[in-house]
Amino acid sequence: MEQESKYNKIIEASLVLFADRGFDATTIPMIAKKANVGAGTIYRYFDSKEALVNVLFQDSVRRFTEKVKKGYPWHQSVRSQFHHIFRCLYEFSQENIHALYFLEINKTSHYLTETSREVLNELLDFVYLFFEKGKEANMIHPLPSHILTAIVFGAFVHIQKLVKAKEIEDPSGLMEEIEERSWHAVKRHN
Amino acid sequence: MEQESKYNKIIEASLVLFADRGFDATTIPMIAKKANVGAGTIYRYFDSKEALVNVLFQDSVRRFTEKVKKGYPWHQSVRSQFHHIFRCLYEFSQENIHALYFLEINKTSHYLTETSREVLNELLDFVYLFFEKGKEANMIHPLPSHILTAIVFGAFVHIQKLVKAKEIEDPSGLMEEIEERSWHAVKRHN
Amino acid sequence: MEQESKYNKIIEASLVLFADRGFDATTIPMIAKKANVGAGTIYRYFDSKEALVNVLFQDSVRRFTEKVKKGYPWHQSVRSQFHHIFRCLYEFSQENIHALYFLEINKTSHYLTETSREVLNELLDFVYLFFEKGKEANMIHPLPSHILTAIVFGAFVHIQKLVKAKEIEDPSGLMEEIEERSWHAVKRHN
Amino acid sequence: MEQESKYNKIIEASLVLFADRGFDATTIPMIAKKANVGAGTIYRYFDSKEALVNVLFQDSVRRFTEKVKKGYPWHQSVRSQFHHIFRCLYEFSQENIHALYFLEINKTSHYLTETSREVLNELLDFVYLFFEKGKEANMIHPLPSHILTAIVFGAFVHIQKLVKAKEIEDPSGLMEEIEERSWHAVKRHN
DNA sequence: TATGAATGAGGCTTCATTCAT
DNA sequence: CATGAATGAAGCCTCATTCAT
Repeated sequence: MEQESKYNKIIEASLVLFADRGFDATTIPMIAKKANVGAGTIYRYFDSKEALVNVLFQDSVRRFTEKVKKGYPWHQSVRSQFHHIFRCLYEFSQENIHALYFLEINKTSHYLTETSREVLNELLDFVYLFFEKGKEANMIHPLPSHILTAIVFGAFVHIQKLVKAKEIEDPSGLMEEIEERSWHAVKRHN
Repeated sequence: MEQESKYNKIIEASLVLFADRGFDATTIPMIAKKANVGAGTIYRYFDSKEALVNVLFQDSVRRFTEKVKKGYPWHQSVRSQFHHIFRCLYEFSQENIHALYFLEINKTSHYLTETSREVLNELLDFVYLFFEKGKEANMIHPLPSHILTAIVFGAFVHIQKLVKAKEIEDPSGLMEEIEERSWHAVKRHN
Repeated sequence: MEQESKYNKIIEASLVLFADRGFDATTIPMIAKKANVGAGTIYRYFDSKEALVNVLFQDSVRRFTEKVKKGYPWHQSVRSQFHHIFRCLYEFSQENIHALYFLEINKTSHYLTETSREVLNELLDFVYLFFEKGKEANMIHPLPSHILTAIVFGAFVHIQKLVKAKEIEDPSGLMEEIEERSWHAVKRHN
Repeated sequence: MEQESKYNKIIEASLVLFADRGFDATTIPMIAKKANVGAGTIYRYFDSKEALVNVLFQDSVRRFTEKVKKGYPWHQSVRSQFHHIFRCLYEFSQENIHALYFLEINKTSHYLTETSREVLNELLDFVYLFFEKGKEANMIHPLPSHILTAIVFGAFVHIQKLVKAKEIEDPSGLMEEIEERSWHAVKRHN
């Protein structure tokens, strides 16, 4: 009968709500209603609201991490590697624009568990490594990798937030240009 | 005795708390305790928690808007104007790192009033105007101004968020470089 | 395969749990888990949690009543009859220490049905009768039979509660002495 | 206006309810309603339902302990000392029949804190000491003091429970006789 | 003006019970 | 027969807000 499992309905509903309103402004009854399940049902799948948000967070971050690592052009140019990362960012945001919210969440969010922080670190470490190598190759501007990462991710996520809020139209057609802007921000200008 | 007015103590306490924990995770008793006032006192100055956060938001945004408009180098180069805006952003974040939180808040935050949105728009319109003129002068890359603004603000705010979370050390000494990175992101590379 | 009927497994599991934690702190999922049956299965045998506890109560009390009535030494001395009753109390507590819980339950427990109260009354009436006759025979102290019953049962059940809680060691070896103490409490001391 | 403090109203209402229904069957809304206060008010005075029941428990037990220790006839006969203890038990039950419930609570009740257990132990130790000395003086039957205590307290509390449940009429006029029965239960019959 | 005690709506969570398989 | 997924009523507790002092 039901095409979709209750689990998935809960995941999807809460993803949208957490992304739209944040953790604290999203209530279990809201999620239950949007997912078309009883409030109690949520607790058959997740120990608590906090556990739910952490599952969502880790799933999102892990999915993105895998996406970036898979098919990473280890032996191509720094620019190609940057393109790969940026492309993944974009594709990820297209596949699930709500999950992007979780890439923006601060590691110190009061509801994230230690495991969640570690999962995020694994992603960030990968990106830091890209920047480190890029700097060694004199292709990337010599700023701390944390900052370079913040510039690229901060800009991208901010744009997508506006898209989701419908304050700007879908910039898909401009993505190559946006990537180029980001590249200019971090590349080394002789 | 008391050097500081109750009003100011409330403003300051709530600024810190909202910035640290967000609107929904900040409670009136928390604010009252941090401000060393009774919970009821807050309601002598603000109609509601929502009213308080909107006052804070509007104050912050207006202060920033004024800062940008005052001393704006209308007749200098696009690069100089960009420097002015970026400098204001930095100085504003230094004067009150907590208020920066409000520049990042999405216009669609569930607790912002119409007035708050308008106040934010006034700021954004000014920045948009800068980008529009810059594009006319062929100094700025021809992307929609919303997006250019998102790139610069998104990157900057993301960096400052990490600073506040103590995930990166104070990048004050690197601010000129960071400005240059942002400029490279939006300038026209012919 | 299964040696024991589901019904019995439910009965035994709930007996232990109700005795250990009381009615209100015992949940159906707990019982299901301890009995190794599905939660729904419990409802195939009992209409409700309340029905279950009442079956348990009535079973326990009836078993005890039968035990006392069977082999009751109608034509022997009052002391012998007291011995019989006390012996039954002890044996009953040994056979199933958990069921003793139900002898202690107040008739006014909020979950007992009218039938349960009647079943308990049948037991109490029998004991009252013993005391009435004992008083007629000038062997029992002239206090209301309710009170005499309360003294003997109250003392015994309290001891067994401590045993179950492991606050005192098994007093089986002392049972004759304890019986003698109880007898001294109710006998007529000319 | 209000003759009685909210605190006292909560204490009294919960005392009655816990005594009547037990901890688990007593709800915070029930207490609030009986005490004529808002549910939230209870949490201004007590951290949790568990904290409330422990305050009640400790207060009751301490009050009883003090009552027994105050005016204890250290230099009189064992019988006089027993009379004092029993008298205290009776007077305590008269002053607050509901509090008696807490003397009956098992030390292993799932909601009692360590402190509560210690407070109860202090009372029990005192009573044990009485029995120990009584046995040394050959006035008390040589059974473990825990058991002797259980006999006296078990019997008395069981009687009072029936009184409260209105299953037997007030036995105040019979208290001397009941005391004598208890004494006979524990005295040494050479 | 300032307070904080009081409140009840509403949040998170549990659990007795039902029902489709 | 047996199960356990599903549910919503209800329990504990928090907190924005009010109001008597």
